[in-house]
Amino acid sequence: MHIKRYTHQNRLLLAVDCIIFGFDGTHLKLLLIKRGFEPQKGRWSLMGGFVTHDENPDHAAARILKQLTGLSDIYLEQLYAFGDPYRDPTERTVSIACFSLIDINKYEEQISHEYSAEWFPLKKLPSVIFDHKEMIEMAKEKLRYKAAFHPVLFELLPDKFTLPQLQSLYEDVYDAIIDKRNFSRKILSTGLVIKQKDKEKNGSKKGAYYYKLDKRKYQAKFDAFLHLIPNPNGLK
Amino acid sequence: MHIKRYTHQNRLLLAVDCIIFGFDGTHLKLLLIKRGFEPQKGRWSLMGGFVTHDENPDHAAARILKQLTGLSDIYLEQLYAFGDPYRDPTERTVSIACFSLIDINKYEEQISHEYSAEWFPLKKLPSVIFDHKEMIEMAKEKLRYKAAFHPVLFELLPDKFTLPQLQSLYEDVYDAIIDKRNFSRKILSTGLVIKQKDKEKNGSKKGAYYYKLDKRKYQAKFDAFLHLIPNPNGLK
DNA sequence: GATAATAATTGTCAATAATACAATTAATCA
DNA sequence: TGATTAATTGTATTATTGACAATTATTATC
Repeated sequence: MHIKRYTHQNRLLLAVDCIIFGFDGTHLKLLLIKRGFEPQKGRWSLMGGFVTHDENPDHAAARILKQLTGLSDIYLEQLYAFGDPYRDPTERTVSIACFSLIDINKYEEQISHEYSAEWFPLKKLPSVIFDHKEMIEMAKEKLRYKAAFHPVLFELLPDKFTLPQLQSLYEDVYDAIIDKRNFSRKILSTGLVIKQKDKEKNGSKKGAYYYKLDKRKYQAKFDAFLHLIPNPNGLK
Repeated sequence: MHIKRYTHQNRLLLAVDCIIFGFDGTHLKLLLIKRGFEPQKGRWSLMGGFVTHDENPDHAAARILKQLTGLSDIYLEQLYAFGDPYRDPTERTVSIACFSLIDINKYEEQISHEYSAEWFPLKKLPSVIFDHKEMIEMAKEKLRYKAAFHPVLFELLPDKFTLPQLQSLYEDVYDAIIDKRNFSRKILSTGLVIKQKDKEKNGSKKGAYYYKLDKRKYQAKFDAFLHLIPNPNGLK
């Protein structure tokens, strides 16, 4: 006899929720949506959705991200499966929190309007549904952890960026002031960025040279340990 | 009208599979069981089980670990949710791989016999069912990553251990030869270990002093970056 | 009881990386 | 032309890492 199903087991809903980070040049932000259905309709929420029968959780997260932002090939990473029995009062739902980093300039505002999506600075987040606050906290921590050793923050920047912009990003992520000289030395020593001939002229009178990410080296060095932030926890 | 369930959504089975590491003094090992039910009955497998209606995935993993080893308060960490639609041919099942580290001397052999469990050195693993090979590979990588910065490998050792034992463990995990002098300097400088008055006398004529983990400092420093292995990827 | 054998313990020096700190430069505006 | 603003660049000090070998404690052997 061939067994077709596991009997006497509990089936449940599996969802993914996306913690979507963006950087506006000054502050790290999170993209939240206004929930369009019950329960908790009208409250702020992470963008999420259910895992369907023909996709794995990573695919589901990518699909949902595309739904909201119009973007494909986004940096996406599984964070943690949240599954307290009553986290969603409607029905038992386990949700895999995924964190993603996007270039805030590229996403399609049009689409995100349909979801009443808004960017919130991390320090001014509204109250969110269910255990989404916990998910966000974990994602922040993970980002700080990851960015200390891997050049993942470049995912948040446009194709062309300046060193002061990059530094602002690091300073905002770590809530710290970083020495300009030491920072640029460290970044340049990674060999990850290529200096451009043109300058960005809005921020200052002198203007700052643009840089581009060397995508070849980025791929190659992503998993190496760059020690971009020597002691992330010691900072304040 | 109050909505009681999410309609038109696909419900599925959620499982956890445990990658259980142990250290026998020489080699890092994995605890596998002989699968007791169809499909793939009789083949080697990670210890796993379904997440029940009244527990979250972490609880499920702890429960399953206790089932097999008799141990509570084990180091456990979610790794990744494996969810390709046909990974289990019987029925759609998403499985959260969890990795755990236990003191190989403490687990209860009695209980594990019921599951026909056996310890396998990482380099001599048998073929395993489904995507368990992939889970194991990811767990190995995660362990190497984590242990490079956090003193997590102590979870694998008995209460009393010697520096040469500790070094063997690191050498096996990183498949590398580490300089004794530099290693002990680094370990002692963390302040995590307390020298005992007695010696272990089996391994050598001179005998090696026992050390114990300073659990207070271990708790406090676990999340700090200790740089125990300066450049884990550069090793060979 | 002296000697050989085994593995643990300990120290130094050179190279590298991290940190602290300030003067110069390029462009704009008054 | 001079003042202002922010970008760019350099050096000295300290801490950490990495390479390398001699000494010590004990047991086994002659």
